[in-house]
Amino acid sequence: MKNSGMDITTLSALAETNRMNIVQLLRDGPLSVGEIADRLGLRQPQASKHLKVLSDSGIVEVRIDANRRIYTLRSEPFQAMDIWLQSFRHMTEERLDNLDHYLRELQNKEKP
Amino acid sequence: MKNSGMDITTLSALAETNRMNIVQLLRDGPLSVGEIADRLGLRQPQASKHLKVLSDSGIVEVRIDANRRIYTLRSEPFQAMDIWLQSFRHMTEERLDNLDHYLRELQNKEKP
DNA sequence: TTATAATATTCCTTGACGAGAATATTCCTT
DNA sequence: AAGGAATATTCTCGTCAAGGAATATTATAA
Repeated sequence: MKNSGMDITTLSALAETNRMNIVQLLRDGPLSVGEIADRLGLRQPQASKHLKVLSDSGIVEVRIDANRRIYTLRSEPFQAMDIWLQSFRHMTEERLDNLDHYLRELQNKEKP
Repeated sequence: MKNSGMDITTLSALAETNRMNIVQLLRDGPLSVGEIADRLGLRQPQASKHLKVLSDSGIVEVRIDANRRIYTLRSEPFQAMDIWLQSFRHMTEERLDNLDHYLRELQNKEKP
C-alpha cells in the first residue's frame, strides 16, 4: 500500500490525535489491540478502526499471534517523511539567497 | 500560533493536496496569492482560504506589499517535524532490540 | 463442539471541511 | 474622489471522517 516518497495519506493518517497517540505508543515496541485500547483509554472498536487507517496508509503492520493482532510501526513512512523534509532544510540557512527573492519580487511588480 | 514541538495542526494543514502543493511551491521562495493561484490552477478565493489555514498553523507567514500579500514558508514547523522524526530513527536499525519485543509479548501472553 | 476472549465490521448520527459563487475589503492609480 | 486590482470573507451545499452502539468474525480453551 506504499511505494516510496511522501504520501499525503501518511500525513492525514497521522493528523488525528488518537492515531498520533497510537504511533507514539508503538515507538516503544509492538502492542496488541487490547493493550493499545487500554493504555489510551479507547474502546476496542475505535482502536481497531484507527489501526486500520494506520495500516492502510502503511504506517503500521500487523502480525497475527493466536487470538491477538500485534501491531508494529513500519519505518518506511518515517524515512520518507525524513527525506521529504530534507528539501526544506535550506530554510534554516536564513535567507542567504536573498537575491533570488529580490529578483522574484521585481518580476511580480513589473507584471501589470 | 506555534510554540515548539510537533503540533497536529501542522500535519492536518499539510494533509491536503492543494496546501501541500502550495508548500512545495513556496520552497523556491515567497509568492503572492495571485501567483500561487495561477501556478496551481486555483481560484483566488480557494488560494486565500488554503493560505489562511497554512498561516493559522504557522506553516506560512505573510508580508504585506502594497496590494499584494507575499506568503513565505516558515522554517519552525519543519524543524519541529524533523526533531519529532528523530524519535523514530532507531527503527532503521531493524530490530537489534528484539529481546525487548520478545519479553513484551511474553508478558502479554501471561496476562490472563 | 461449545463457550469465551480478542478483534473486526456495520449502521447511524453528527460535525468538520472543501469547492463554488457572490460579495466585502483594502490599497493603488489617475 | 473614483475606478480598478488584489485579496479576504461569507454563505450554501455536498462529502467524508469520527464516535457510539451493536453485531459479526476468528481463534483459543475446556
